[in-house]
Amino acid sequence: MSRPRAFDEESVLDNAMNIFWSKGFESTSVQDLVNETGLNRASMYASFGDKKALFLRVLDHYSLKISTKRFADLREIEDGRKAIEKTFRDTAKTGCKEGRHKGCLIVNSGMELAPHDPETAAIAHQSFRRVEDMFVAALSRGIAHGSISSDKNVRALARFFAGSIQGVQLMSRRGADQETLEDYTETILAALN
Amino acid sequence: MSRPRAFDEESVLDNAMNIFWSKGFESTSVQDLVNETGLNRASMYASFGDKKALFLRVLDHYSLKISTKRFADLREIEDGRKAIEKTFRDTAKTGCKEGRHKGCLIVNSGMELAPHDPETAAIAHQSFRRVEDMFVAALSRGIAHGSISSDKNVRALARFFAGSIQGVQLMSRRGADQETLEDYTETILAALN
DNA sequence: TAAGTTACAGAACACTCGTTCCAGATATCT
DNA sequence: AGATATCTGGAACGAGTGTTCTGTAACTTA
Repeated sequence: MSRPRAFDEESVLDNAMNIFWSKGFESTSVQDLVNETGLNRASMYASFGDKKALFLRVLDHYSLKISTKRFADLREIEDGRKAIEKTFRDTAKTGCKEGRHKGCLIVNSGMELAPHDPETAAIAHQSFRRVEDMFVAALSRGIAHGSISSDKNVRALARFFAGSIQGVQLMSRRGADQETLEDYTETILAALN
Repeated sequence: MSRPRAFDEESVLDNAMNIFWSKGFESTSVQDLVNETGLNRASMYASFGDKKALFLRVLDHYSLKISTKRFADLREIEDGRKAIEKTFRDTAKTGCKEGRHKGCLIVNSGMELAPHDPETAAIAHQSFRRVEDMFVAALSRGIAHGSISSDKNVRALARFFAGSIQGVQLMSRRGADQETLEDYTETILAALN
């Protein structure tokens, strides 16, 4: 009946995500999005609504595609202690790769927008809760496995790890040097002892 | 010889600081600054240069006025352990006060601008180092005082605390609830045991 | 009191912002 | 092939951006 779309929504979201991730919401112009996605302005507004709506779609996309992958080990590695250790070390290592300095899109967006934008605040809050719960599960597995002492306050420790991994992402966005980041993460992990 | 200024530079910087602190660099317009400071556009450009130059002046102002005060206890309380504990608990408590959600201007600015602006990156980096060194000093006092075990890696622990206090400020800007923030800070402080 | 210097007030600038609109191209279905 | 639907390219919009300019007011010094 009608002309089909000439673009792949997935790859448009990927490209849009990368700009927002790198520059933040306000500093990313619609022109930037047009240039980077190759998508026409009109098509963009027709398919995604305005800039803010596209941004929220991108946050969701990030959550499904990037966040899920970043925390795959945390969920899947059987020994909870190893799961937590690998998660932190990988996050720190990735954050140090030159030229990145992007941190986590949701953490960045929460810092930039949460105080004045309830929608973003809700997404950031919910994301934090999900991460917190993943740490709870990993800690429980570690205790069951015997690699983590059972006299820990699991909820408090999970909140500590959830907060701390945001800290790691904050520092890697700010461009902290590798040595500092390593000292930071290793001391975080010492909370498991 | 000439007409004297009708404004107080200190209070202009205070007001400008509060807007930048609340909204960030990009989201703060020159019009916002004019409205809030009461200062005329022309006077503003004559006295401070452009928006970016004013912003850098504001970062410096913040550093001298707010940051210094925030870390006064950390430097001054004789028992290093108590100094660290009070610093974290006060920061968490302040961050929870309703209506604030501002976090730390330098942390916020580092997140927003550091990846694309070397000047801000340098300021954020230097600020981190100063805080790190303050924690080194406090830890040393605590060890000398006997309230902190002497078998600690002081530098690594200082980096951990410096990173973690950024994490506290990040979470309070994002509007984390008090209970989460308390669990977070108390677990951080457990690193002193 | 008059001259000289500087701050002030606000209009005006060029530009970019997010958004909308419209003509034309391009595909599918009958 | 023809009708139809929707996507595409690009111009255009008004509002807002950071910045500059011009004329006037205000104060100090001679």
